Amino acid sequence: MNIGETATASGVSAKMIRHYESIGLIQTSSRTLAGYRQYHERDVHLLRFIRRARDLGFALEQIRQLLSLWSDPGRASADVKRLAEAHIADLDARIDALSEMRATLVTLARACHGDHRPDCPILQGLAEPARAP
Amino acid sequence: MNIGETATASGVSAKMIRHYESIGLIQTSSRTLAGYRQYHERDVHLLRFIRRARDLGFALEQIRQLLSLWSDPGRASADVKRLAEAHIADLDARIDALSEMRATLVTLARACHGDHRPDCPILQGLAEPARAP
DNA sequence: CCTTGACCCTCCCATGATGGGAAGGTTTAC
DNA sequence: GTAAACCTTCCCATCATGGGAGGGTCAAGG
Repeated sequence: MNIGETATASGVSAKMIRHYESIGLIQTSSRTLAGYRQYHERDVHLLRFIRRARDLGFALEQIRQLLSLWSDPGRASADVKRLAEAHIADLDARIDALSEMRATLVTLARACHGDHRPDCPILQGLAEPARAP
Repeated sequence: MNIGETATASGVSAKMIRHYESIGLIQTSSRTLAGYRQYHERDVHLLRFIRRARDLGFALEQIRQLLSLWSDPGRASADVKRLAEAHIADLDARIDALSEMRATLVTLARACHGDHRPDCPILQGLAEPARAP
């Protein structure tokens, strides 16, 4: 199985497969005489795992830990859960930060006429010190 | 006013002030004979504007447009509002994406015992195809 | 006058995850 | 035998930000 087919089957681009190999997230594959990387079904599984973890917003360093737990039959599920919960906390923080931006912006936008006149509370809000909460 | 004082007063680091100058977001400042950048109160205002827009999550290219509207006395507030609303939509998309990740992860984490045993629905969820919604 | 410390300058490099593209080799199908 | 569709490595770009090297400047105190 060449890298292109593997990419299609796993949902991870060929570029990224090579990159993951270069940073040691996946092992170096075997090669044909011509130097083509060769993959097997189990590599597709692994890449799909990575792909799904990425889709859930895990960073590659966390995925490295997840992979190590995944391949360890003696793991404690508590370790996995701890990783997941830390990531949930991280997502919460990002969601909160974005929500706060959104709320401020909505407040400003609501106050703006949005017509041909130049008066604009949005620009004023950006130009003046933020009011105390 | 040297760059360090300007940085402190505006909340934009000296590094970033130089960077904003290099990409043309702010005009090149005057210099002393020794080559030191010189700033004035109005530059601090400008940088504070940029800082606040960044805090609201605007990208530098959008801030470029905001600055151009800010400095245009003949602007229409509708143009500002359009920028703001586009950005709100962008924030919404990002919040939604993160919330979806969070929801999936919370579901998986809830099903996980989190003890010494290796069975872990989180790892299973990552290893198996996502179920249809 | 000279030193010291706190500034400032430019230039290069790094982040994280991903993609684009060049230059060149391989395989496959017609 | 040739063209298309692969593959390889290597370099560069994104976006906003910071770190640090190597070197110049300025002000205060001895």
